[in-house]
Amino acid sequence: MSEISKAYEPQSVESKWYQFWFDHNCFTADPARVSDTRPAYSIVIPPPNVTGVLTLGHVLNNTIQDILARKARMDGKEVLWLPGTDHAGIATQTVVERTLKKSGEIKHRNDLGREKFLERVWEWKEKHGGIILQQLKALGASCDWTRTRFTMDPEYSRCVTRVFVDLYKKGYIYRGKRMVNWCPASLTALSDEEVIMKEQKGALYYFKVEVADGTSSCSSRGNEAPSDRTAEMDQSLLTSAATNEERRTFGPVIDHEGRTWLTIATTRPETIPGDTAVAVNPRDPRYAHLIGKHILRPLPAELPREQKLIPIIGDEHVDFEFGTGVLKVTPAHDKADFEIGQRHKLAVVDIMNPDATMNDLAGADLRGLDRFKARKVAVEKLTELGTLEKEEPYTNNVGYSERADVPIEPRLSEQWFLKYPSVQQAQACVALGSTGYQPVPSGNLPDGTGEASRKQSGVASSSSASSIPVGGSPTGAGRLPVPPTEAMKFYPERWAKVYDHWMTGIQDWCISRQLWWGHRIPVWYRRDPQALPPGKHPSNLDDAYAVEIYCDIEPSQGEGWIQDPDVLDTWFSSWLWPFATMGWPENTETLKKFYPTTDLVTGPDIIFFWVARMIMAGYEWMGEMPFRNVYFTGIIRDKQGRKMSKSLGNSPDPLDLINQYGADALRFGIMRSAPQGQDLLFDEQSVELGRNFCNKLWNACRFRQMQSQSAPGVSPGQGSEQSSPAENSNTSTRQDAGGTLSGGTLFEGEIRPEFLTSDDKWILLKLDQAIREVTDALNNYKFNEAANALYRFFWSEYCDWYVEATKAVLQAPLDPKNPRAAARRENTLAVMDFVLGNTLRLFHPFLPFITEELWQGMGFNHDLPKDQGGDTIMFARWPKAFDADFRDHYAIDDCYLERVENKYEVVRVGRNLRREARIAGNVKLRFVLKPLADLPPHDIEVMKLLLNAESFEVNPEFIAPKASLRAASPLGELYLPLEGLIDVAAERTRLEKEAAKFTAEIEKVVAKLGNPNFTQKVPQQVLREHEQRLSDWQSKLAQVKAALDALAG
RNA sequence: GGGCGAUUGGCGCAGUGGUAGCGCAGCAGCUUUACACGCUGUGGGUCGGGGGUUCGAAUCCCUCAUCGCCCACCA
Repeated sequence: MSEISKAYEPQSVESKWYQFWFDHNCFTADPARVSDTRPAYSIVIPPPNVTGVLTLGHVLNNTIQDILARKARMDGKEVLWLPGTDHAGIATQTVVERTLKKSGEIKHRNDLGREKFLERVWEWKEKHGGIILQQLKALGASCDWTRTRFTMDPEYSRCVTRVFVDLYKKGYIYRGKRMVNWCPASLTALSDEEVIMKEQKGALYYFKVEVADGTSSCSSRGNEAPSDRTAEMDQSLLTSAATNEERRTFGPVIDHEGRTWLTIATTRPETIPGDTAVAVNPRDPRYAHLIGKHILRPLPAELPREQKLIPIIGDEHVDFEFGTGVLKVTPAHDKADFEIGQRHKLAVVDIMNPDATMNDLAGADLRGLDRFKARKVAVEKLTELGTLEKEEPYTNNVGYSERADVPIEPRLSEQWFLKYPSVQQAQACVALGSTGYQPVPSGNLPDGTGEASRKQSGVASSSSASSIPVGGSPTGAGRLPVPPTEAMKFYPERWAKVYDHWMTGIQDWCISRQLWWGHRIPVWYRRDPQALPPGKHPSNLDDAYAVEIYCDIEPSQGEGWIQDPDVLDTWFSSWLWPFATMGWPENTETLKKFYPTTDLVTGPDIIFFWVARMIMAGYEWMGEMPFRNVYFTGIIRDKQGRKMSKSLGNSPDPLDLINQYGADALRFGIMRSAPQGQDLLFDEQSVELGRNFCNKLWNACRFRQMQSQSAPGVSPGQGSEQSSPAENSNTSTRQDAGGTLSGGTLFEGEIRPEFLTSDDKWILLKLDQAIREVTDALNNYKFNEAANALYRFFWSEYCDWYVEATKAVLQAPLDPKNPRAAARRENTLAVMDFVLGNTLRLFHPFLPFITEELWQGMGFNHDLPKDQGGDTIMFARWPKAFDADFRDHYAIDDCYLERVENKYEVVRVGRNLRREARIAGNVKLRFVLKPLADLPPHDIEVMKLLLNAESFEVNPEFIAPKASLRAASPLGELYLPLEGLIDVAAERTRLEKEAAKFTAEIEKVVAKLGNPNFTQKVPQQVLREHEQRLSDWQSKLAQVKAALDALAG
């Protein structure tokens, strides 16, 4: 028999078994196997970016998915875990462009041109893409790799096109010139979700402008002067709030020359050249009378006076508590200002280039400058002009491009927008905590008067009919609310609220991106060549030139049609993931069997980006929710609570951790410390803990293995089992790996009830409890609870107590004349095998590699049907809690819990005595127990062993010599006779301390029991527990008092 | 401004009405024939403050404080 290494070496085990599973098609899902008796379980991976590398976040997320998938397989389900990657538009394009620039090949992607550049991205994708999928394999992810999908696969792309066309024809998609979030670094529009607000320290600049009676031609229409009534009302308003001294300091100021001046506060003085009005609140008595007049815009300074005139308008949007109560209105560069501009029909003057440098309209001073440089120059200019009044430090929130990490620029541009479909169904299907089901009103049609229909009716849209996709038609008004049984559940539940809130205030989605890498928008335009200025080839489409629009699945082949240059937002493809990966729009077997998917596991940070949109897409095209349960993980942070990030360098490489500790260790460490939905502060120590745990498991099995090898004359009946032909594939792999378990020496012998010790029954009860706890925890997605239950059961209960206790049986000398001893030994091994076999299965979802190694290495797979653990632990049956028959047959009763734990308590008390006497653990001692009742010889043997005692005497008549240590225990008084070696004073102090503690506990319980309110109202169960507790403490106190007396006497 | 989390021994965290737990770190001892990635023992917490409900509160309610996140956003 080859030696088993003392420590578990994951490196030599993991890749071997992954390959084994892969070769045996353990991961592949077959819809044909789905049946009433073999239910389907499915999960789609949140597709990582194709450029991505594995992070701890992925580890957490995918370990959970793997646990769910492996557990489902053991439950006998047909499991589909569908993997793949996302093309990640901006991220990938940026990475490739940067690489090409670095190599000096290009300065800009324009150097290559669209076609060539895309070729290079594909090349790069083929070469480097999907590294992360390889890394997931190292983690043990049991995905069906034969179904790996990519969001730009040809079939997938066809789905995206189909969906776009479908939505366009239904009127959900429209094109419009709107304020969008513009990223000046990536030179593309972004959706609202891609903008993150950051607090930024800047300044609030106060500058004054002169009021002038301008021409009335450009004044805004119909702003009446405030009536007397309003003026009065506002006067009172002002006085009531007039405690604010400062506000009085603002207001129109008339200088000695009789000119009126207004002061304006702004954070963006560089946009002054784009101002086309100043606004005041019409209810603001300070300014209302000025509405309709004009002011002189200070910049660009070189303009003639008449071109500087902009109107003073009244708009309710203006908050007269803020700043000076006068707002400069820059419709081209601020979302709110744009809306004001719309209301008052103001001119829109765009003073910036796409890269956020200032253009000619910004004037001579600012032209060509970057926006932040321009801000400084504008301030200098205002100072020069003598109009800057003050500058105060100011902190405000600025929108940043999530990806490029630069402030976004609100910008007016022509983009494609989507009015979300199936909003109400999607909103209604998520169970909202205790409030339960929210019925929905009737259907969700885009309103017929909206921009969408106007745009479309104005163009000669091709009428070629596209087939309507599978699934329900969303345009059917009055669709029924989703019945409660089909509610989707969020874990933790609180995310349902967040989801609901977002769905309530949902805004149209800007889906076009000015990028190359992505799904090209399936829209073609035919332009009127006459309308195009000579030499101009607009990169961005402009309504003025387009006369016809064609949108369909098949590209337009006609003369003069040009395809829209933009691509779609990455999430416009990701939101189809649950069904586009399964063969939609065909109604495939896969879709029929595996959709809706069972669980989705993802981070709450993409609840809007992805989860909400997938739910809407699910209803729109499948007529059904995409998942039954959504589990939101926490976010992994570093020890200081900061998010993991590349720039901080605080993100450990999971592959390093796997190499160092093993994938199982990483999985277990992470799972043990990640409570449901709470953020997780990562500490490498948790992985160390995982490794230690694997090692413990390894050695516990090694111990079992050694029993078969070491005991002479053992296993008369098992020889044949041992030599039973091992399965060919296993045998070879097993022998190849050095230092791993070898030889299927294990038999799972029959457990004979008549030979079960109390310890055996105790561990079986504990196993039963662990099975229930772990199963329960997993059913409720409480992975850390499951991991903790496993840890406690295996380490504390099985290893620390049970295995140690069995040594009383296993180390007993084997006497040929006493066959009973041998039978007891066999029986103990059979119990161990039973417990270990169950334990390995309970552990498998968490620790797939080591459990497979032990399962096959120790021969647990022998004699099992091939599809139920015979081939691999992956398909072994999930352990079931014991039923009544099992308990009856083995005479397992809950009373063994207390009985055995009392015995272990005596051991603890004895170990304490040893320490009190300061006697090293390796010195054999004589203990005496004065029992309260008769004790079985086995129990005595166990106590002796666990106390490392020279002898353990049970003597009801024992009269302790004066020089003894004594302590109370549940089974009677325990003595450590020390023949005059003890320090009487110290011992007295210790006993008095004990007595005080017991007395205090007794007082607490007595007080409770003495309270009639308590005894009358409390449940019987609790009352009995308290009474029991009282008598336990009293018994202990009596023993300690006796000890004190003996010491005195 | 609105919403949501968190606050428990030195550190990181479990624990949703019934004797405060785990891991790490600390201390003392141990080459006890599975494991030093181990074993045994041990110190350390009035569960953020205050109030309330209850026979009983870390746990339920109210309130305050601190930290964090999300949404909205006033130049």
